[in-house]
Amino acid sequence: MLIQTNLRNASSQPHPLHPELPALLAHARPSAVTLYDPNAIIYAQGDAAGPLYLVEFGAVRIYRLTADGRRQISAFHFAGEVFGFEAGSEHHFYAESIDRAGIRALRPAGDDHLADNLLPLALRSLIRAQEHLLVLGRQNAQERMAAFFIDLAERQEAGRIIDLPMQRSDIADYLGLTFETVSRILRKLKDARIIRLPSTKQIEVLDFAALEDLCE
Amino acid sequence: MLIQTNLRNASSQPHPLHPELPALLAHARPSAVTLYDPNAIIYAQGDAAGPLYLVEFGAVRIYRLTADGRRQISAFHFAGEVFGFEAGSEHHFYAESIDRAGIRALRPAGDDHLADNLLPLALRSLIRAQEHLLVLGRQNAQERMAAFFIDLAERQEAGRIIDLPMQRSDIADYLGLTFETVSRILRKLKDARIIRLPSTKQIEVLDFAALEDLCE
DNA sequence: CGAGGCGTTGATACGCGTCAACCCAGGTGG
DNA sequence: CCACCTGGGTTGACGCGTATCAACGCCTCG
Repeated sequence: MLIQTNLRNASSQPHPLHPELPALLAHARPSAVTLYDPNAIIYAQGDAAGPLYLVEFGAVRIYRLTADGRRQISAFHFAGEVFGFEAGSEHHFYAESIDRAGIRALRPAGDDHLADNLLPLALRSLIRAQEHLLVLGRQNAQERMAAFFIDLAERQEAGRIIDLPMQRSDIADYLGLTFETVSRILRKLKDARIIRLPSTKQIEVLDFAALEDLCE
Repeated sequence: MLIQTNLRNASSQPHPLHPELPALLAHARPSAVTLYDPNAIIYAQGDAAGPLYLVEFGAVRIYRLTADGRRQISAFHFAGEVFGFEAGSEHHFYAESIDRAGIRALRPAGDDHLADNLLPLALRSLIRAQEHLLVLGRQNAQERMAAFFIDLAERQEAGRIIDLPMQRSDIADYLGLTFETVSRILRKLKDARIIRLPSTKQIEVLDFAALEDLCE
């Protein structure tokens, strides 16, 4: 269920973590924000690749499936972030909303300078993916969770409280674990007084230094 | 030990797997090929990022280290491939030659159109990295090895014989395994008559279909 | 001939996956 | 307003796959 709106919030004000956004928007055709219900498909693997997507609010997961149904989430995207890069004419991944999300499609304007502003964004995604390879290839469950929280804390610019809009199985599929293991590590970090769990959708970091030590 | 030469082989003839190379070279300043001995450092993490690098011949590994010395190889690069993309001013990874390798530095020519040709390359690297995330996050040792061989076979355009210029520990650090496990899986695939091992640096694929089944 | 690096193979340990039971919150309907 | 149901989350018992540790073989090079 999609609803078109004219909201202009996240994109209208420059954001410290996303300096190239204004330039990007300047070279994109104006377009409305599309509202997605939780767990709505934004595009599917095999779909024709078209516009890029800017998250105005909410959260998105990007993932692939193996033939037998195992899922790997390659990235989460939050407000101010752009996703939907493709190398060919088809999407290689699925994109779904996690919670209620507002997303603006970015299509090149006539001047065709959109690509100039894309490269830095694509490169940041590349570095992100490559760093995540280290996590998946060489870190244990506890280190993966710690690295995940540190990453979220930086991107949310939050204080001690980190929002977890996604459910446990999403975290598991992002970190290459099972949701049971995610739950157990949360308990372990809580018992070690490194975090608190005010609710299932939030964690409070009590000891940032310990968290950073954990991811090496 | 570096030696400058004027070789112009891989880059002078168009390559089916690397269609954008000629355009790329047209917008780069002419530069000689640098010869690297095996295991030579091309750039290190923290080095200032500068040119891109085109592999003329030989093989290169790109990797990161954790604080306690664990290594994750994020990519191998062979003749005709370009590496060295960075998002900021510093390299986030190490690049080393594996065998004796010839590498050409690509620096933008005056016309400044190099960036136009970079985006497709960067996007291909991104897709590659994201697909590797699925391997590291969700596949077991045997599936990882099978996926690795399929990937190499495609990139080498070889027949049944695949070259493995890198040593066992490199394969292990690329696939998130130990070199003992790599060795054991090789033996298992050999016992299953899926591959042969004519030498430690080559495998012969006897049953491609079986190999493809293995990686799902 | 000896030394050292790489690769293979075996024995054992352990981290995480699997399977199962249970809890809890939110939603629905009587 | 309460009973029930359902889906997400937690916890426990157990097993498997891969890491770890160790021994040994082979090849190259001094």
